[in-house]
This record gives sequence, structure tokens and C-alpha cells, in this order.
Amino acid sequence: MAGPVGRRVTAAMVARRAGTSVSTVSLVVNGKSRGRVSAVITERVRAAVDELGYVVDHAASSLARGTTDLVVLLAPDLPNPYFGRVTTGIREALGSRHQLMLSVIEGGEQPGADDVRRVAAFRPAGLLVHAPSPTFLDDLEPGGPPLVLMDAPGFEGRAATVTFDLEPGVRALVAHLAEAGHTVLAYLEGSTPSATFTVRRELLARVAAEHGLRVLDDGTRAGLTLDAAADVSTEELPRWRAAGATAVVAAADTMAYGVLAAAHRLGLAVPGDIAVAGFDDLPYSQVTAPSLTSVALPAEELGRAAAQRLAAVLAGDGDGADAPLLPSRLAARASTGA
Amino acid sequence: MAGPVGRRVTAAMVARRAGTSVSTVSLVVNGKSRGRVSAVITERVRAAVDELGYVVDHAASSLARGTTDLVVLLAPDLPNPYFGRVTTGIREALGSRHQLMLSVIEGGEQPGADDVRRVAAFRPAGLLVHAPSPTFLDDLEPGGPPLVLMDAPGFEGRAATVTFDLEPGVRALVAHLAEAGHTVLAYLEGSTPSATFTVRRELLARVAAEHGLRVLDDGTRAGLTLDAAADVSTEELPRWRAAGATAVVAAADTMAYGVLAAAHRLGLAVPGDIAVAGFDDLPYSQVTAPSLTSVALPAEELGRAAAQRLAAVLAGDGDGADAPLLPSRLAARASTGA
DNA sequence: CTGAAAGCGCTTACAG
DNA sequence: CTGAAAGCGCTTACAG
Repeated sequence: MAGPVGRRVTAAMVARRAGTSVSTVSLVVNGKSRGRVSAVITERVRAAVDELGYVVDHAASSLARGTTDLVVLLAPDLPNPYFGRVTTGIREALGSRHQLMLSVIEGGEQPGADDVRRVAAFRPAGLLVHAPSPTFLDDLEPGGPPLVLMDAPGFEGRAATVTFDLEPGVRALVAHLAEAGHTVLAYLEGSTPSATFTVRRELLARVAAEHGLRVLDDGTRAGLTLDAAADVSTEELPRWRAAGATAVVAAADTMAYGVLAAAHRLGLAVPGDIAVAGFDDLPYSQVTAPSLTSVALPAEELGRAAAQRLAAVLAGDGDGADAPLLPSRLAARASTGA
Repeated sequence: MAGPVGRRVTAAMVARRAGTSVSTVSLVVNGKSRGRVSAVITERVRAAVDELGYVVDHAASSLARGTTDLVVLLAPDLPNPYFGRVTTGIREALGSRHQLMLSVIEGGEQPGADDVRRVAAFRPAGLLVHAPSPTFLDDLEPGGPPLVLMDAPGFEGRAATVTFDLEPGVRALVAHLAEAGHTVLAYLEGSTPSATFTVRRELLARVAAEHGLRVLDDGTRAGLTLDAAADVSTEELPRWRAAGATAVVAAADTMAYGVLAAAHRLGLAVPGDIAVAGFDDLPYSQVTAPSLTSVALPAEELGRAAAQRLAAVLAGDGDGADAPLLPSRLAARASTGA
């Protein structure tokens, strides 16, 4: 525990102290001593490891081994609270076999082939990619680390994915809005090119059409933060209303919060003057003014399922057809008059 | 760009293609070719690097070098939205000299010496530690990577720190509550042992006493999530009110959201029956019902300042006395009757 | 059961 | 200006 004052503790130092060889130390610390190292020596090595506070050097280990126990998560929107919940689920399912590292991507950008290449230099055991853009796989080089794409509709069959079945949630939302008498909806799209955003918008438009509702197709988009969405909405809300929209659906709850803030700024009543809904169902959506209707996309389950799927891929189970679909559902609240 | 189908691209492959040696490739890719490698060869190496898609292997590089360009961030509360904002600031200030990695700590635990040791195996250039517990440095071994502690009041002088000056914000909050006629306050403490939480509570109690207010000292604490705080508050609100409290201050905004949810469940009006305030001033606090009064602790500035401080430490500037204090201020809103 | 040795892919003196 | 060679700290056949 105490550990020496000096420098990095190496396997050689442990070996010397335990009166054995570096090879043996390696076997013991990697749990491969069973039947190959005597109990006495194993114990002596363990003691020396504790006394010196030895930790296997990652660089050397991964160089020798060709891989590591690292799982790297690439994500486009780290500051989004949704994202933190995803990591909780990943961690739960990953357990202690793997160490999770989040790689922070250049500001607001989408994870791309360059990021993968950069991350591959760490020789991770696997990669998790959250909300990739539709072109993500296009210039990806073969031979990279195994990966699982999360919330990546449209990638099924081309890669291992864990994706939401958005349809139940979106159908429930449209039915709910139709019942409340809305006929024209505005849509606030996320400015990052994640495939999931496109699918959310298109699915909403399609289902709305089935119910005889119309979604304004003005391509309005904003960054995924409250502030960015509030600024855009302050500008757009009057136009949306002039175009007949009585409800706004935002691509994410954080953006819907911005719509609420903008409505407040403009003195519009929600849902009286304009109804608002989002996607994700963040926990904070139950305490907004008014509480926010949202298509719930269970973040922790997404993380858990992705980690499990990666474990399967690492274990050699193929990565094709049987992508599990996680359920979505509607959390109807006051912002749409529920 | 295309890259070969085969295996990992090594410096040897680049050297062969460029008709030169591995040493020269190393110099070129590390930007040390100036005056040591002819322009012609430099260009040939660059071309080969591009054609093959070569990336320096981290493991091998860090093993040879003894260190990396990695900055690792240890944090106890990844799912908290506050935290994402901190990373934005860090990334901004870190620039491209360093790669930022977040190390995910075991569920809800505080970063400790073990985590540092585990992370040290990656040979990071430096470590950033958010909201450490008071004992964090106690069993830390010397000889580890340089580190900067963030939001770590009480560590000044013992380590490089970047910390908030909580006093202006807390003073403003107390003055605001006193003016509104409150005399007894309840406090909802965070359940993680971060030093900053203790300081927030003690400072509030001290300043409150100066104003003739009393803070209930019942040690109530909850996890840092809305749900955890809501459950605890649902239980405690009646007791707090019975003890004379007319306002609740929570250690973090996410927890204050939970108090709002609990008040709603219990049918209590905010601020009529009970006023509520938090710490952090998350962006969402402007759209809660009612909007939340909060001691603003600028997250991005914290991240920025910490990254700058780490850069200074890495450049050899000491890590002692001159810890900058970041300002806090009050964002007074409707939840306290503002 | 145990240890000497090769090799992982770099970087950095060092010799030319 | 350029390259051969040692060495970073491990892991893994391999020989004993």
C-alpha cells in the first residue's frame, strides 16, 4: 500500500522482491498462474505486488499483447445530459473486464473515420459509437477495432448496432397531438448530422401524414443545447405560428427546453398558444414549466445493450442481423395539454 | 486515404514506401524533422503517411517516450449535466496538444488513489480530478502524473487547484433569503464525499448565522440525481417544515430539481409553502417550474482554468500558492420569490 | 513448475 | 542529413 517514493514500479522489481522471474510475475498478475505457478510463489508475488503497489504498464502490456482491455466510447455530444445516462448503462454492463474511456471529439463534430483511426492507436478491445452520421462507415478502414453503433438507425446489417424502435413512441405522440386537435406541426431539427435525427424527423412526418397532420418542412435546425435552441426558436416561433403550426416537436429534450424558454420570452402560453414536445425524456422534463411531453428513449438501456452487444462481438458472435431494437414510448405531459 | 486492407500500418511500412528509415519517419511524424531531415525526404514520408493512413501507435510511442499526450479526467459524477459543461471548457483550453480522455470511475464512488494508480498505467501527461474528497491526497503515491484538482476547496497549497470563491454567491443567496423573511433553512447535502459539498454547507451555515438565520443540521443527504433527491425530499419536506424551515437549499441543481418534484408530489407551493435553491446554475434551471434560484458556478470556466493550470504545471510552473479563484454569483429566480 | 529470450512498434542518443 | 541499434516494460512460446 505504502509504495516506494521512487519511480514507476516494474514487473522486474516485483520479481526481484518475490525472488522469481518477470515471466512468473506476468502470469500471476494476469490470472494465468493456475496450474502453472506454485501456490507458494503465487503468494509471494501477490505480496510483492501489494507491497510495491505494482500496476501492469498499459503501454507495454498492450504492445506485447496487441490489444488492451480498453473500451472507448466516441460520442458527438458529451455535454448533453442524455449522454451521461448512456455511460451509466454501459458501465453497468461492461463490469470490470473492461475499462471504459470516453474520447472527446473535436467541438460539436460528428465521430468520423479520423477519430476512429486516432482512437485505434490506443489498441482498444472495442469501440462504441453513439449517434453516428449516415456516412460514418463509408471511409472507415477495415482492420480496425470491433465496434458497436448506438442509436444508429439505418446501419442495421452493415455493422453491429443497438437502435431504438422509434415507431411506438412517435405513433403515440402523433395520436396524442391529433387528439388534441393539432393539424400543423413545426419541427426543430438537431444541427448535428446524426442519422437518428433524420429518422426521427422523417418518421414523424410520415406518421403525421397518416393521421392527416402536416409537419412544416422548413429545415429549421439548432444546436443541441437549451441556449442554441432558444435563440433559434425565438426567431422561428412567430413564423411557425404564422404558418399555422400549433405545436413544435424538437429533436431532443434539451432543445425542447429551449423552445419553452423562447415561448416564455415571447409571452406565448404553452400549450395554449403553442404545444411543445421533445425526444429522450430526460429526468428534468418532469419539472419544466410546463412539464414536457417527450418520446422516451431509455438511455441506460441503450448503454447496457450496447455493452452487451460489444461483449458478444468480442466473443466472436457475428454482428449482423439480430440487432435488438429497444422500445420507445410516449411520456405525455402538460406541455401538450396532457 | 484509402489505406490497405491488411493489418496495422507501422512506421516500418511507411519507411519502406518512402525509401527511408524508421528513425526518419519518427522524426517527420513528430514534427522534429526541421533541420534534421531534407525537404525531399520529409515530403516523401508525408506522402507515404497519407497513402497508408499511418498513425503512431500509442502503446509503442508511450513506452519509448515514457509519457503520452493524454490528459485524463477523473470525475465522480459523470451523468451530471454540470460535468459535461466542464469538459467543454477543458477541451477548449487544452487545444490539440493533448488528447482528453474521461476515465469512468466505479459507480458513484469518489476518485481515489487506486483510480490514480490505474490511470497512471496509461502514462498520461497529466490528470484532472473533479470534486475530490478531502482524503484524496492522503494515500496518493508520489511520482505519479502531475495533477490539477478542480472545485477542491481546502486543497490549496497541497496541490495545484482551481476552485470557486463560493462566498459571494452564498452571501447573495443568504441576503436574498433573509430579505424574503426566511429564518430557518433546510439543507439537502450531496451523498458523495466531495470536499466542495462540505464547504458549501458550512459556508451557508456560517453566513446564515451572521444574518440571524438558522440552517437545520439534520445531516440529510441524497444522491446527485433528480430521482434520488426527490425520494429523500418527499420524506423530509414535512419534517423540515415542522422544524420551521421555509426554504430548502440543495447542494446541486439536479438535487434541487428533485426537491421541486417532491414539493409538487406533496402539493406544496414553491415558493409559497417552501422556497428552493441550488448550486451550479445549470441552463435547465431557467425553465423549471418555478424557475430555480441557484448559486452560479461557471462550469466551462472551471474546465478552462483547470486545463490552463495543468498546462502551466506541465511547463514547470510550480503548483502552489497562486491558485486562481473563480467567482460565484447568485442567479435569483422564482423558486425563492425573485 | 520456472526462467531466458524474442518481439511488440516506437524514440532517441549515437555514429557516420 | 541519415540510419543502425538500444531500450521502453511487458507477454508468450519455448526449453528445461
